[in-house]
Amino acid sequence: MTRVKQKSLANRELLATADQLHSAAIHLLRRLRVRDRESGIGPAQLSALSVLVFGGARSLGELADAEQVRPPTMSRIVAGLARAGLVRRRATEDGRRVRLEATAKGAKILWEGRKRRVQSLAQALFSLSEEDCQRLTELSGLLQQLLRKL
Amino acid sequence: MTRVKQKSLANRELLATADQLHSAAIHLLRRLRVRDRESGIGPAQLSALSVLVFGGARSLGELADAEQVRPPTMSRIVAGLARAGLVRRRATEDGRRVRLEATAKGAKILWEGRKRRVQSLAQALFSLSEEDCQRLTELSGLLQQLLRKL
DNA sequence: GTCATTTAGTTAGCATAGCTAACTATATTC
DNA sequence: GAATATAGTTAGCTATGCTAACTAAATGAC
Repeated sequence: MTRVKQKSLANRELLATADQLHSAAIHLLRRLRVRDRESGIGPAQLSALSVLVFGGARSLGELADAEQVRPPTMSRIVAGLARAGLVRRRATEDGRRVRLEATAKGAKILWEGRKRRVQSLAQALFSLSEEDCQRLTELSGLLQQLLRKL
Repeated sequence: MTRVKQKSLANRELLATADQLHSAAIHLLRRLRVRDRESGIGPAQLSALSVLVFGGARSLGELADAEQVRPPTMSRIVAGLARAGLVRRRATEDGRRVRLEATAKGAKILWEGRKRRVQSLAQALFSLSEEDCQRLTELSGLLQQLLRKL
């Protein structure tokens, strides 16, 4: 019971933190989105491509799950990527499934786009104090942990 | 010169941190987006409405700037919000400008949606250790600082 | 073995959101 | 008062999200 009371006291702060993280995530991506336009490829395509490049080849359904999107949506995203020559469809033993893999061109485009985005961010990081910067580096791993719980 | 050399050495780590933050932001929002659908209002409308509710009334152009979106895009977003009775257009002394303000209904919907999203996040935070939780709070403060530089 | 069911993807059709170009209406300037 | 500048809107394109309905392949019941 004490436990419950403690938690309920901490709750207010938790909500504030959650709110702050949420807002930070929104604004972070909104600023970076600008750089993405330079790649000439839409955000959903870019994100799906990044799963294939960094996470390796997989089926359409798996990709849809990874991107938290319905199969028809992913089907069209992949169609666009394939049309642009950034992704290849390969047959598997299971005739229903397709194996999606990034092409060399796809990987190249993704790396370039990622570099642009991350450079903007790194530049901002750079302007922080040495101390804050280190702290941010240490703490950014925590976000990954949080995501696994979500 | 030494300074430059030091920075260049730290650069690799900065890029990794930036990359991690970027990826975390994407996935965080993607998970939370699911909860947003319950509000029955699109993400762009929700976000614009939040500026008006939390940031106060302003013109369409200012709202477009805040949302990093072109005026025609914001014009349509606002049209949708107005149609749903969540936002009101008011005339100003300058006949060209409109003053946009959230209605009571708009504020209510926004609070409910925000609560849902933030609750999901807070729930995940809750399952972390007390210590990590505090670190995350610290992190979110640092992120606010970072955003101001971006 | 064949027929029903399940599973993987696609197609069709609708809504939201992003853009540029072109328009309207009001202010400002000379 | 006419030219220019500024604020929004309208029109029309693309990209992305969804559900419903379809095709094709695998699995299972018998």
